[in-house]
Amino acid sequence: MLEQAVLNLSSDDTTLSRKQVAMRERESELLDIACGIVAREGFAQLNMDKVAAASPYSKGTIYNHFNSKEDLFAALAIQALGKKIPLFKRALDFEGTSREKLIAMHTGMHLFSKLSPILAMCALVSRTPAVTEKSAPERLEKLNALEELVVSFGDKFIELGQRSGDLTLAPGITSDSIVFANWAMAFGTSSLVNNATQSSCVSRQLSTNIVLQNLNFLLDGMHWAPLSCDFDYQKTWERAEKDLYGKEIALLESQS
Amino acid sequence: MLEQAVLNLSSDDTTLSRKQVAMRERESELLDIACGIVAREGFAQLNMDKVAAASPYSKGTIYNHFNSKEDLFAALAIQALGKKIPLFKRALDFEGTSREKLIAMHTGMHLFSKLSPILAMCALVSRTPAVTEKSAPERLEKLNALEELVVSFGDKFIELGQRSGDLTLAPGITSDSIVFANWAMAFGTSSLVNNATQSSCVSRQLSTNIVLQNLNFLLDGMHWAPLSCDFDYQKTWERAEKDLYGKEIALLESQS
DNA sequence: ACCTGAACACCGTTCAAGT
DNA sequence: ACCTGAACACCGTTCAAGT
Repeated sequence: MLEQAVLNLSSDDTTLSRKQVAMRERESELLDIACGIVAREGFAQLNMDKVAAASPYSKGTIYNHFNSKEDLFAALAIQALGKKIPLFKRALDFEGTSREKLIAMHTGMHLFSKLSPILAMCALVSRTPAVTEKSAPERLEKLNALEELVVSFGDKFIELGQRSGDLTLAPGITSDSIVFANWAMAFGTSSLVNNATQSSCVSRQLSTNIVLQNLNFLLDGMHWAPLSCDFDYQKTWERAEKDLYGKEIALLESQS
Repeated sequence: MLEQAVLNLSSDDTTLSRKQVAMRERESELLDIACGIVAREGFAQLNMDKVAAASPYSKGTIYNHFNSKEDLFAALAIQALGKKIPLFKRALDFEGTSREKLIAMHTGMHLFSKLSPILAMCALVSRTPAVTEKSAPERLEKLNALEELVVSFGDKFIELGQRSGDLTLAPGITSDSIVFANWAMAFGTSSLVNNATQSSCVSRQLSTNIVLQNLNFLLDGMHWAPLSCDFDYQKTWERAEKDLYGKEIALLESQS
């Protein structure tokens, strides 16, 4: 219910006026246009004129949706999260141990950042002062609400781990600690893999599954059983790609 | 020697023309001015006019130093790294095991981000597409060279770990993997602690040493002895604050 | 050779007029 | 009530003139 409210996917869409629905559709249309411009010309080349010109609407209407350029970035970050969450959820039903489910979730996130690199980048950029200082407070609230939702999903993986006995929280460690550590590792790995490719310690490892490697360090450190020395999580990763995200993989391959 | 070249701290400063020295001094003067504006008004309020107005120089001269606003951010990131590296180095001589030295280094990084939050933020912002797309290639090269230097220091901690027998690299794990995992974790933790404070899983833990906690997960996962269950690394952290970074701590406390 | 600041250009943002 | 796009304003960037 929280989720429905946050995602605005509730079935009482019918109670929304036609205008509100149209508004939302147009917003996502504009976001797609913005993404296209970034894809073709880069982040630095995105501006509101181009968005307006590439859309059937005028500048004024654009500003009816986003009260600044930064607000547009925050909206893109929200769209990114909205697309990530369903991938996230799928991993809960992945066949395997609790740790395998969690790894499958990270597989999904990684796939997302390969499938929608621009949206994924927006999620990172939205945690940047220029954006947080200038986008609409309501927008940031929504972004935070969505992130809370992601955290609450993270909690579910941890519950599964605890219930199955695969994970025991050491004294002083809370569910929040575990979620945050996963988030921080995923965020850091993703930021650096995307924006620090010139660094030797990144480029020399491009062939290895760097995300899984970092994740295994982390989960081993949490004593989340089975440990990576006793289990082939690379297989889990590949299985998740095939079983959970086959459609997304096919899309990726059709693009290249 | 690599380091001297990169940091431009070589003793043949005397061979540099007076002009070059003046240029470098003025650049750091301008960077300090920019930091001051950000501190007082925020990132979004920084512009080149204000930098010029707050300095004894004209806009044209500012553009003699930085060929775009983004280039100025990259320069700030370089300044940040230049200030971090000495803190980094100090940790190599910290009294304790190899893991304690590494933790002490993270203590230093964390202190730096508390002592110079704006510079630390610039280091994060510099890994953002707007900046990488628009700053001068030579500037980015220098940034990368400095980061290589940091990586090479990271390697030294790992060498110490291996030589002492505290750390054994599992098959398929390289020194780069370990450095990258540390970097990613530090980067992610720092980004989120600074820019996602509204999130419940961050805010609920503000009282705990979240950086050390994440680091302990990671290092335990690497089997870097002694493990956190056998050793009180919070004490190490506090000892590093006192013994290695006492001066910086004093500065912090005098500010608040 | 370098510095200056007026001028320019781009683009974010607004708003009076239109529908 | 909402859309439009011309107008405005801010600010990044340049360059002719000055020293």
